[in-house]
Amino acid sequence: MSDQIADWAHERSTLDTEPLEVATRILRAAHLIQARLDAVATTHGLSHKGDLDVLTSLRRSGPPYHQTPSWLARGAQLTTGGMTNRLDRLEHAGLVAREPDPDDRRGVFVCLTEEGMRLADTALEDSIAEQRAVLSMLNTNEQAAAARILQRLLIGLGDTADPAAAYRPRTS
Amino acid sequence: MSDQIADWAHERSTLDTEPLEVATRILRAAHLIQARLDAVATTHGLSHKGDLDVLTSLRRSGPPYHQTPSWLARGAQLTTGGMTNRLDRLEHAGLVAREPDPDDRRGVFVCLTEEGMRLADTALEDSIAEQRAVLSMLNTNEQAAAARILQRLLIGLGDTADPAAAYRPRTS
DNA sequence: CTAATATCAGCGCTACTGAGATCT
DNA sequence: CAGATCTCAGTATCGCTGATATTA
Repeated sequence: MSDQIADWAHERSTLDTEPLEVATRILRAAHLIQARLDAVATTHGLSHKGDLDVLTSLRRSGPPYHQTPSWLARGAQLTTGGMTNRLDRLEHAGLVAREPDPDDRRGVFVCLTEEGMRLADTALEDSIAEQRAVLSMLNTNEQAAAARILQRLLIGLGDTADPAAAYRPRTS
Repeated sequence: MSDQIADWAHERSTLDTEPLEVATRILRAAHLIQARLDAVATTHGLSHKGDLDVLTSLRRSGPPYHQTPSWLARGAQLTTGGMTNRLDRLEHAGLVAREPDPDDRRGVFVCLTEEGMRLADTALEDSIAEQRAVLSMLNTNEQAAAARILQRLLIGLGDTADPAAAYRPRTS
């Protein structure tokens, strides 16, 4: 099946080696997929890898295209401090703007600027194309199975921003 | 199915949103799995995240438990320069030793020390337990399907250290 | 008062790049 | 000479932690 597993099974045959496969392959695949998506971001002038994710998150969140830093941080699996850094860069680049939340004076809304919206739209299409290219390596059944299994895995891992929950944490 | 996808489908309904799911879920899952494995490494006194991977790679490679930096770099998806940094730390910690390759005076063998071997053994068992805990969130069929699908995906992604090829690049 | 939000400064980790030395 | 191996110095990125101000 796999030389890696086989070698290790030979080395420590008393251990059940089968569970090793899935976790390590997820890590490897993530590494390779991330590299492709980073290349897309670079194409659109975003030298900082995670910045595009913020723009596309805002774009996907729908009108009025603004969210709080905390909400964005959860979606990006970052601390709010880390998100502050990203937002500083994006604001400085004129792609997002910070506006006060009228209902909670502690809060801030991060809004897409016109330029940010344009960039999000074009870059997101490229990003989707890239992801489709990755997925084209699997047939339709495999894609569906992978989507379902990964969702179950994410729930089990306690993903706080799991697709099934990510888009309905407190809205303000 | 998923609020994230549904929201986006509503935003840009002309785009086929289905491929979005798998890639993003792989990235999320990888993030959460990596955090768990980093915690295992920390338990064993390895503050630097990737260092344990080097020890376990050497352990799994079997007798005589030595490999070249290039080989290790490929397995870790790193440049050789990055691997040099890891090896410096591990050598300083007394967990590996560098020895000249008698057959190629450009080359170096990275060897597990006794202490490195001990640590690799104990930490690897914990790491496997952790990975098994992750996998326990899936049933047997799902585990098998995930392993197969991910391997196909890795091959498609051109994983240079794919399990099917990683353990038979040049031996010296 | 406790909890939540956002920011900021300081810190540490990580890996990459490009150059160079050595050797095949 | 081209190509491979490894190392090194310099650089950049990135996110976290902990403290702070503000507000609920």
